Amino acid sequence: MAKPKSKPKLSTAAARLADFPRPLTTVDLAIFTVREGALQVLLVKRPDEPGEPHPGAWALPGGFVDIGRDRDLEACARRKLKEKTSVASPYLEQLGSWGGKERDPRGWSATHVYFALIADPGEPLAGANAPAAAWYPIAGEGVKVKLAFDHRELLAAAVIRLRSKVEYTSLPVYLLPREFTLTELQRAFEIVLGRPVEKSAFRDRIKAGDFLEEVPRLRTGQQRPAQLYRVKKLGEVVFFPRTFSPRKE
Amino acid sequence: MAKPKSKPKLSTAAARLADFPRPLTTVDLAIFTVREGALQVLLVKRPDEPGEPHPGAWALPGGFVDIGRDRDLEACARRKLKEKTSVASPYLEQLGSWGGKERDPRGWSATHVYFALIADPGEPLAGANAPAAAWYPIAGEGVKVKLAFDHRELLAAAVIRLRSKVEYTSLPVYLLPREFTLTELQRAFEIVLGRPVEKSAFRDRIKAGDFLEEVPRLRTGQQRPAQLYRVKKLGEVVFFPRTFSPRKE
DNA sequence: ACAATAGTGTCTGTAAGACAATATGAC
DNA sequence: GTCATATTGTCTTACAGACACTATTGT
Repeated sequence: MAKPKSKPKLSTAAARLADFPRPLTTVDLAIFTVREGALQVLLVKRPDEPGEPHPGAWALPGGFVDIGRDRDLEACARRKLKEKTSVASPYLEQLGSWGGKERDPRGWSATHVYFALIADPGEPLAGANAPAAAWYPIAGEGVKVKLAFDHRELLAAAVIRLRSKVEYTSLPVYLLPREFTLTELQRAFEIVLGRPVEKSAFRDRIKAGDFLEEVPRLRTGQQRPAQLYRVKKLGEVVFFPRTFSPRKE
Repeated sequence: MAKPKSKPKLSTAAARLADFPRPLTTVDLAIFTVREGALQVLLVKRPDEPGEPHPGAWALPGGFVDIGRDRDLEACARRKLKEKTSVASPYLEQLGSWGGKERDPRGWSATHVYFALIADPGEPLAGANAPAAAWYPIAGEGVKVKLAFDHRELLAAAVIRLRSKVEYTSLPVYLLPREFTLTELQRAFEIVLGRPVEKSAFRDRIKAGDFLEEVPRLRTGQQRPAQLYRVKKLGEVVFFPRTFSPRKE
């Protein structure tokens, strides 16, 4: 077992490590829900303090990774989600990462972006020391307000990914409360996709997916009551064998 | 507009920035090709020097982001791809990022993982000062050798993503040389998916996708010559309306 | 002619698209 | 009963799965 690794130069690993200045590292979140008949995303106002980039601008919630508190990236994302919504999301997925010289005036930075789906929690809880937060409806692939950093791009990617996955997965169940009717679920699909969905095909598809169970309760209103359902296993996502409407185009 | 954020402490932006030690930041690559009838991935040997983690172990090619040279993460990935293969990949996609306290003994680290598809370039070019590199066939969701860091997990994610996308996209064209026959393309699909694909359905699907064009040349052999094709627009990826074989399971 | 692979055709099954029909509770 | 919505059914279409058939070259 010869170990011919005798290089008494300064090219040790430690020396080479020091050669690489480290980028700033953050985690950002695109938190979606369905509110008031629209797909909406949670935004926070950037602090208005000296030295802060984009003071007062709206941005995706997020912030620096705290290597003392965050065991890993997902834990960091969950922590920030909790801070912003006080709600544990049943669905959290990594979207990707964006990094570069230009995206933050404070220097080369990389952000790890997650997207979460939650049931409408009502007005954004102005958490204890949380900054101002608000729900914004998605229009096209973004929101009407200008966003800080490259968050317009991050949000667009999140919206595209969400729409794309909704074509062939059961994701929208996590935009609704624990219990819902099939019609409400269909509405959630339609709201995200931005187009109507065939009722009969929709129901066949959901039933075939076999991821919902009836709860012994009905939603009553001015008309025939509807069966309430809920997902069997929280967090589960079912893939459908085809996308919705491969129509001509 | 009351702004009760009067905390004349050292909580300026600059001070807060300093509060966050920065994680190590790297980019890793899963570079796939089809060689010798198998899906293979390019691995490199970790340096055998003192202080280097996992000396001599196989790993995905990658390394630290160089914030002086790399304009952004993708540029960094392309640079490393070029260094390892001297080949410009027609297909490079971000897979995701992994970060945490435990994955690198040198400290809290985050890696941005890309995967690339290239045509078989032959034996890995032992680049000038490049470390030893080798193609390893994929078995299951990984390779037979032990990998450094959490690269086993990263590779598994890459393989899963590749297989999944091959079910409903034209990705395998980028595992082949510029020109190929439909049978060769079908073989590439089968090799990645690990199961046979119906010839007739396959050809219908490819033709319907309309992303290939005939080149005025035939592949000759011991039998009936076959038409050669190539992708119309390099880098283009077509999504099929259904996945392959939604068979019973 | 024969081997071997290229390429096409035919039949079937599944699930979506379109749209109609029926069911049920509030009033 | 009427209204409004829930739920089911019927018919058509698109495309994959299975498998057979035809085409074209080298030998």
